Amino acid sequence: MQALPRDFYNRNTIQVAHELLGKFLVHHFNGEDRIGKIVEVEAYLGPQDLAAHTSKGLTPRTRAMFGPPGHAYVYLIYGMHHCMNVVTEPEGTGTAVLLRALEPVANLPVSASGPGRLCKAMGIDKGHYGHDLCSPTLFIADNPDPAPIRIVERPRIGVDYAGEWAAKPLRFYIEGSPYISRK
DNA sequence: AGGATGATATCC
DNA sequence: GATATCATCCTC
Repeated sequence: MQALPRDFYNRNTIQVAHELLGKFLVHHFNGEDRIGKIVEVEAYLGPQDLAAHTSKGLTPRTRAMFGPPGHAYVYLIYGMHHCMNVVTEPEGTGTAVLLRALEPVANLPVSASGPGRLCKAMGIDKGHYGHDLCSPTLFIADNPDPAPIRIVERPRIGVDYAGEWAAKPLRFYIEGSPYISRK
Protein backbone atom coordinates (compact mmCIF):
# COMPACT_ATOMS: atom_id res chain seq x y z
CA MET A 1 0.00 0.00 0.00
CA GLN A 2 1.35 3.37 -1.04
CA ALA A 3 0.94 6.87 0.39
CA LEU A 4 -1.14 9.36 -1.56
CA PRO A 5 1.00 12.06 -3.22
CA ARG A 6 1.28 15.51 -1.68
CA ASP A 7 -0.70 16.97 -4.60
CA PHE A 8 -3.77 15.14 -3.28
CA TYR A 9 -3.75 17.43 -0.23
CA ASN A 10 -2.77 20.61 -2.05
CA ARG A 11 -6.33 21.30 -3.23
CA ASN A 12 -9.63 22.75 -2.03
CA THR A 13 -10.26 21.52 1.52
CA ILE A 14 -13.88 20.47 0.99
CA GLN A 15 -12.88 18.46 -2.07
CA VAL A 16 -10.09 16.75 -0.13
CA ALA A 17 -12.53 16.02 2.72
CA HIS A 18 -14.95 14.38 0.30
CA GLU A 19 -12.25 12.29 -1.34
CA LEU A 20 -10.76 11.15 1.97
CA LEU A 21 -13.97 9.22 2.68
CA GLY A 22 -13.40 5.53 1.88
CA LYS A 23 -9.59 5.87 1.85
CA PHE A 24 -7.31 3.91 4.21
CA LEU A 25 -5.39 5.40 7.12
CA VAL A 26 -2.29 3.27 7.75
CA HIS A 27 0.09 3.35 10.74
CA HIS A 28 3.08 1.03 10.74
CA PHE A 29 3.28 0.53 14.49
CA ASN A 30 5.89 -1.71 16.12
CA GLY A 31 5.81 -4.50 13.59
CA GLU A 32 2.17 -4.43 12.51
CA ASP A 33 0.04 -2.32 10.22
CA ARG A 34 -2.92 -0.68 11.90
CA ILE A 35 -5.41 0.14 9.15
CA GLY A 36 -8.80 1.83 9.17
CA LYS A 37 -11.15 3.03 6.45
CA ILE A 38 -12.06 6.72 6.82
CA VAL A 39 -15.84 7.02 7.19
CA GLU A 40 -16.28 10.46 8.82
CA VAL A 41 -14.42 13.79 8.52
CA GLU A 42 -14.86 17.53 9.12
CA ALA A 43 -13.44 20.44 7.11
CA TYR A 44 -11.87 23.48 8.79
CA LEU A 45 -11.55 26.36 6.40
CA GLY A 46 -8.84 28.63 7.79
CA PRO A 47 -8.56 31.90 9.76
CA GLN A 48 -11.98 33.22 8.70
CA ASP A 49 -13.62 30.01 10.00
CA LEU A 50 -14.37 30.78 13.67
CA ALA A 51 -14.46 27.04 14.47
CA ALA A 52 -10.92 26.48 13.13
CA HIS A 53 -7.94 26.74 15.47
CA THR A 54 -6.21 28.88 12.86
CA SER A 55 -8.80 31.63 13.46
CA LYS A 56 -6.54 32.47 16.45
CA GLY A 57 -3.68 33.22 14.07
CA LEU A 58 -0.20 31.72 13.79
CA THR A 59 0.83 30.37 17.21
CA PRO A 60 3.14 27.54 18.30
CA ARG A 61 0.07 25.31 18.40
CA THR A 62 -1.27 26.17 14.93
CA ARG A 63 2.14 26.17 13.24
CA ALA A 64 1.56 22.75 11.65
CA MET A 65 -1.92 23.66 10.39
CA PHE A 66 -0.42 26.72 8.65
CA GLY A 67 2.35 24.50 7.27
CA PRO A 68 2.62 22.65 3.95
CA PRO A 69 -0.14 20.21 2.88
CA GLY A 70 0.02 16.49 3.55
CA HIS A 71 1.20 16.82 7.14
CA ALA A 72 -0.59 15.83 10.37
CA TYR A 73 -1.94 18.42 12.80
CA VAL A 74 -2.36 16.56 16.11
CA TYR A 75 -3.48 18.20 19.35
CA LEU A 76 -4.70 17.27 22.83
CA ILE A 77 -8.27 18.21 23.68
CA TYR A 78 -9.98 18.24 27.10
CA GLY A 79 -6.72 17.16 28.68
CA MET A 80 -7.10 13.54 27.60
CA HIS A 81 -7.92 12.96 23.97
CA HIS A 82 -5.81 13.41 20.86
CA CYS A 83 -7.35 14.55 17.57
CA MET A 84 -5.75 14.17 14.14
CA ASN A 85 -6.14 16.46 11.14
CA VAL A 86 -4.55 16.40 7.71
CA VAL A 87 -3.34 19.78 6.46
CA THR A 88 -4.67 20.89 3.08
CA GLU A 89 -4.05 23.66 0.50
CA PRO A 90 -0.78 25.58 0.06
CA GLU A 91 1.47 26.42 3.02
CA GLY A 92 0.15 29.42 4.94
CA THR A 93 -3.55 28.80 4.20
CA GLY A 94 -4.35 27.28 7.62
CA THR A 95 -6.90 24.72 6.43
CA ALA A 96 -7.24 21.07 7.46
CA VAL A 97 -9.55 18.07 7.61
CA LEU A 98 -10.31 16.44 10.98
CA LEU A 99 -10.49 12.64 10.88
CA ARG A 100 -13.47 11.69 13.06
CA ALA A 101 -14.10 7.96 12.55
CA LEU A 102 -12.65 4.83 10.96
CA GLU A 103 -14.09 1.46 10.04
CA PRO A 104 -11.61 -1.13 11.40
CA VAL A 105 -9.68 -2.97 8.67
CA ALA A 106 -6.65 -4.42 10.48
CA ASN A 107 -5.13 -4.49 13.97
CA LEU A 108 -7.32 -1.84 15.57
CA PRO A 109 -7.49 -2.89 19.25
CA VAL A 110 -10.45 -0.68 20.16
CA SER A 111 -13.23 1.25 18.44
CA ALA A 112 -12.06 4.03 16.12
CA SER A 113 -15.37 5.91 15.99
CA GLY A 114 -14.88 9.45 17.32
CA PRO A 115 -11.73 11.60 16.98
CA GLY A 116 -10.34 10.66 20.40
CA ARG A 117 -10.99 6.96 19.94
CA LEU A 118 -9.57 7.10 16.42
CA CYS A 119 -6.22 8.32 17.72
CA LYS A 120 -6.21 5.81 20.57
CA ALA A 121 -6.99 2.94 18.20
CA MET A 122 -4.34 3.98 15.68
CA GLY A 123 -1.66 4.75 18.28
CA ILE A 124 -1.47 8.42 17.34
CA ASP A 125 -0.38 11.09 19.83
CA LYS A 126 1.42 14.44 19.98
CA GLY A 127 4.59 12.71 18.84
CA HIS A 128 2.99 12.79 15.40
CA TYR A 129 2.55 16.57 15.48
CA GLY A 130 3.66 17.81 12.06
CA HIS A 131 4.33 14.27 10.79
CA ASP A 132 4.67 14.07 7.00
CA LEU A 133 1.94 11.79 5.62
CA CYS A 134 4.04 11.21 2.51
CA SER A 135 6.09 8.77 4.58
CA PRO A 136 6.14 4.97 5.04
CA THR A 137 5.12 4.90 8.72
CA LEU A 138 1.91 6.93 8.91
CA PHE A 139 0.02 7.77 5.75
CA ILE A 140 -3.24 7.62 3.81
CA ALA A 141 -3.62 5.27 0.84
CA ASP A 142 -6.19 4.51 -1.82
CA ASN A 143 -8.77 1.88 -0.95
CA PRO A 144 -7.64 -1.18 -2.99
CA ASP A 145 -11.28 -2.23 -3.46
CA PRO A 146 -13.34 0.95 -3.50
CA ALA A 147 -17.13 0.76 -3.43
CA PRO A 148 -19.48 3.53 -4.56
CA ILE A 149 -20.53 5.71 -1.64
CA ARG A 150 -23.01 8.47 -0.92
CA ILE A 151 -21.85 11.37 1.21
CA VAL A 152 -24.00 12.93 3.95
CA GLU A 153 -23.40 16.60 4.88
CA ARG A 154 -24.14 17.82 8.42
CA PRO A 155 -23.07 20.67 10.75
CA ARG A 156 -19.84 20.02 12.61
CA ILE A 157 -19.80 18.55 16.12
CA GLY A 158 -18.78 20.49 19.23
CA VAL A 159 -18.36 23.93 17.66
CA ASP A 160 -21.49 25.72 18.89
CA TYR A 161 -19.34 28.68 19.96
CA ALA A 162 -18.46 29.50 16.34
CA GLY A 163 -21.49 31.66 15.48
CA GLU A 164 -22.75 31.31 11.93
CA TRP A 165 -19.85 28.96 11.15
CA ALA A 166 -21.30 26.39 13.56
CA ALA A 167 -24.24 25.78 11.25
CA LYS A 168 -22.31 25.28 8.02
CA PRO A 169 -22.51 21.72 6.62
CA LEU A 170 -18.81 20.87 6.89
CA ARG A 171 -19.09 17.43 8.48
CA PHE A 172 -19.11 14.63 5.95
CA TYR A 173 -19.67 10.92 6.40
CA ILE A 174 -20.44 7.81 4.38
CA GLU A 175 -24.19 7.26 4.27
CA GLY A 176 -25.24 4.14 6.14
CA SER A 177 -21.90 3.43 7.83
CA PRO A 178 -22.39 1.93 11.31
CA TYR A 179 -19.02 3.38 12.36
CA ILE A 180 -19.80 7.11 12.34
CA SER A 181 -19.36 8.78 15.75
CA ARG A 182 -22.95 9.97 16.10
CA LYS A 183 -26.14 10.19 14.11
C1' DA B 1 -26.00 15.41 33.61
C1' DG B 2 -21.43 15.82 35.12
C1' DG B 3 -16.46 14.96 35.77
C1' DA B 4 -11.74 14.04 34.20
C1' DT B 5 -7.41 16.59 33.06
C1' DG B 6 -3.75 19.54 30.73
C1' DA B 7 -2.42 22.67 27.02
C1' DT B 8 -3.40 27.15 25.33
C1' DA B 9 -4.90 31.83 24.86
C1' DT B 10 -6.12 35.82 27.11
C1' DC B 11 -6.51 38.46 30.42
C1' DC B 12 -4.42 41.08 34.64
C1' DG C 1 0.72 34.30 37.33
C1' DA C 2 -4.46 33.23 37.29
C1' DT C 3 -8.37 31.82 34.88
C1' DA C 4 -11.63 30.29 31.30
C1' DT C 5 -12.12 27.39 27.59
C1' DC C 6 -11.88 23.41 24.93
C1' DA C 7 -12.86 20.11 17.15
C1' DT C 8 -14.15 14.42 23.78
C1' DC C 9 -15.35 10.33 26.19
C1' DC C 10 -16.87 7.66 30.11
C1' DT C 11 -19.80 6.88 34.04
C1' DC C 12 -23.70 7.63 36.62
